[in-house]
Amino acid sequence: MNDETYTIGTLAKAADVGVETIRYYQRRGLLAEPSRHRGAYRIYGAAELARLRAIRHAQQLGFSLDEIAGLLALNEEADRDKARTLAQAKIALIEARIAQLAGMRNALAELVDCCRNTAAPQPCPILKALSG
Amino acid sequence: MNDETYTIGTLAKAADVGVETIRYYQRRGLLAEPSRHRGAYRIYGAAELARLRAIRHAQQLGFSLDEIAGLLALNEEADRDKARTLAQAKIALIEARIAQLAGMRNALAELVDCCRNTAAPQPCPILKALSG
DNA sequence: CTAAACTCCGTACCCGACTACGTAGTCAAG
DNA sequence: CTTGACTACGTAGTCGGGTACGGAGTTTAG
Repeated sequence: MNDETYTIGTLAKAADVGVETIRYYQRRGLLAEPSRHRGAYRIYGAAELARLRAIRHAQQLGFSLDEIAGLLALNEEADRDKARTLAQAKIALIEARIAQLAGMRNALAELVDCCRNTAAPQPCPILKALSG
Repeated sequence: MNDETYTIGTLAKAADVGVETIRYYQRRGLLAEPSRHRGAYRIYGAAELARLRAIRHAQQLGFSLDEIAGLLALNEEADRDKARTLAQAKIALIEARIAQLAGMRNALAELVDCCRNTAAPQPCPILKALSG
């Protein structure tokens, strides 16, 4: 085994994922079924390693595995508009989620402030906000 | 049945949750088992409705059902510090998540900008960033 | 040659918060 | 008194992204 081919275990180490994850990606259709050594063990090359890293990268950008499958099926030259549209839609979703989280944070921060500015015989504003 | 008591169905409507959700909350210990009409149907009052609304409110603030169970077990006067500590910890988690999402959004926005500033024969920067 | 390490496969399980299903029992209106 | 809506219960399924298990076959190092 030279440094251009991998078994599932060495590929998993190289891409920093689990062996089961690679099998899972194959079941999901994210990774093509590779050739086999005498019909038994899977053999991978540099292309599969790059693809695994691409999947991880896209995940960090916020795409789901289904979306990644779609993205990786696009042509780098012909499908520029599609890719940009998908990325922009994802940005909008991320921003909506950020706005929602910011609202939660502000509401909580206000309750905490309020709690700090009142003293013991009065009920805690945080708990009171929930029950009343 | 006057307007102070509910069956599980009318309570569900009043709190805008599903019937199964109420049974689920009882299994989870978030809602006490109510008394029964002749040992069969559950009977609820205004207190249960308030508690259901409190649970939904706390969920909107970002707490999990386990955390809500803890919060609702606190005493409004004696446990102010505990409640404030929990709220502050939740704020920290929310802010961390916001920061992570902001990073994703910025990375994606940069790729989209880059894609818009180059033309067709070159590969799409978004797709290229994934595969290479 | 043997023992350890690796790989094969299918299936089941994990998280959280529900939601759905099926079969029986119960209740209110007409 | 019947019919239809509601309720009871336990169990299983949903979503996404994996992780774990177990028994068999394969490969590699010593």
